[in-house]
Amino acid sequence: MTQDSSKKPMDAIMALCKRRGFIYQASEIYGGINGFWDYGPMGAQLKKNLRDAWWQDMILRPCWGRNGPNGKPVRNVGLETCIIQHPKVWEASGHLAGFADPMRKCAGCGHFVRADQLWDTIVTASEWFASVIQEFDPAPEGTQTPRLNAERLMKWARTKGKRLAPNLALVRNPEVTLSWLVTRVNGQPESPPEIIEIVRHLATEQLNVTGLQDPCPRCGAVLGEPAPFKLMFETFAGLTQTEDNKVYLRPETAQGVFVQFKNVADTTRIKMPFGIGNTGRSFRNEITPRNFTFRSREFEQAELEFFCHPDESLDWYKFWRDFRMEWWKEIGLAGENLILREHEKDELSHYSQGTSDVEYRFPFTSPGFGELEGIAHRGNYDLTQHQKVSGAKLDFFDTDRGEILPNGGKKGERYLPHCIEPAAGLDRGALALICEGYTRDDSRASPEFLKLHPRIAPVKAAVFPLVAKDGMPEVAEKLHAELSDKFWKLGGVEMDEKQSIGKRYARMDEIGTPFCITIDGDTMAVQTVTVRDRDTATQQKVSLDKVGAFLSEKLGV
RNA sequence: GCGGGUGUAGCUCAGUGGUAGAGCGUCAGCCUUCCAAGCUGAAUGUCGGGGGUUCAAAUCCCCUCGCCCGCUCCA
Repeated sequence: MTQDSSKKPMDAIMALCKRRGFIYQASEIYGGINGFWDYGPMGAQLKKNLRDAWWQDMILRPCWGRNGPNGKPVRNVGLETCIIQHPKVWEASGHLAGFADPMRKCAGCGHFVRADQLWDTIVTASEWFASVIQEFDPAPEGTQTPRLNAERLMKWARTKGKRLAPNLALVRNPEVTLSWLVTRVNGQPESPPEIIEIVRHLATEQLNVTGLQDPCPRCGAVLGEPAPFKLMFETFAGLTQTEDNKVYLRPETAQGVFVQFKNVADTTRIKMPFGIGNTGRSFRNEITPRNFTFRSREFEQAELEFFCHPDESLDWYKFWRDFRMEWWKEIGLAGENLILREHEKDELSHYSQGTSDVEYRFPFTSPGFGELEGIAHRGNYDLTQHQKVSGAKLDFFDTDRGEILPNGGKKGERYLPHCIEPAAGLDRGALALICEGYTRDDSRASPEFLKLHPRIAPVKAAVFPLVAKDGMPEVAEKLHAELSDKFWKLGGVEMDEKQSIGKRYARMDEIGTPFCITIDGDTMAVQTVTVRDRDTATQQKVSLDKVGAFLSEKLGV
């Protein structure tokens, strides 16, 4: 039973991350830079362990060697693609269009509105619009447009309007604003204004100077001109910073995989179904980077694009969804703070037959959850798009399918594979593991500690001489050398003889070291050491010459 | 982007116009036979940054940056 993460103070977790070298603010001595974080020595190792665990369990030995829904071992290969791709990649994927919606900024309250959804938003979601529309008299028989009632509008402007739409022209200067509107209505009785035109009038004070204006759905102030809202980072490949040389930092690693799908299929003898995994940095100009490292502008993803025959795709989708959930549990997020959430139909992309999120209840999202990984059924959307935009043929000739030929072989089938995409956020994963592991127990001598899974812990073990005399440091030194030789590839093995034993335990508890090995009087007499367990603070005796084997077993190697 | 809060040592924070502090941590020495123990000593500050007011600014004013919370946004 894990502790509810909402009870964990985020401040204390952030302080520990800084204090013990897990996470630092990027460019801190310059005042920091919004949306960017660095990892200290402990954090770098933790994140590497997480990335390695993913690579091992997804690429080197997919799904711990278990079979997929087709009854055969899961086959995945690795790939490493560039952060900067040909600009057309983002055109094909839809990011260029989708990431650059024209937005209009409100001059009054700073609110951003999507230009193409402005009127929809005003009619359905604007509080002041909902209020002011009631001040019109009902539309006369046979017409759509409600009738203007200047008196009621004037009253609204002086009462409710002041509260709901303080920056609306009608509220700021009702006489002038209304006079323009009345002039319009009376001037062209044969074509009464539609509702949109009326509302634009309400937002316009100096019609002859500015023309009709559009109001902010929130405060009524005049909206600025539509401007592209760029969520992709741009830079230039080439010395001249011209439009021709403009390139983008990738907002996701997946597209690199789709673009190289054909090469991988053609050059590795791998057979359908199979996955291609890619880890690496991605960049998004988040509107509001917040919540520590949760929403960073530079972040790392671990994505698998799993390709299969369309007929099998739903089975694979379910398989990956369930396995990824199991995987996060295995490395330490077992408990109520982790959920698998299947997207509702209306949340799905038009091409998707299913998407699930693995979500963690972070202290700062609690009682809600934040996304750790999304598992999406992408159909053949991406390959279709790249095929269309690049002109390359990306379909796959599957020799395991088709009718059986007289010679016993199969005829084969050509198709555009479907893709299941489990896409994990490594920084979010690292943060979740730290939050989940963070524990405070005031009854302990070392109240704060990180319950990290041994596979994830940056330091695997520490060796202490109980006291720095009587030959203990020498024995400890020797044991430390032996254990380092054996386990250095997994992470640190530390040795510490300074200060009291309690402080040394406490330090190791805070960085989540699962085992501390103490050389004591018994070591000198009967060749045993004391192994202390981080989570329970209990101790057990182990033979000096069995410590390596003991740790091997505990660390699962 | 708006609103609220906040920023002083590695961490937590005190310091409201007059010599920059405490606790913890860190480091060194002594002591110490299992849990941040004790003793002695030491190091560590652009008081987030810039400008202004003042004889004098961590403190007052303006601008700016970061972080946290609530909105908003989240392809």
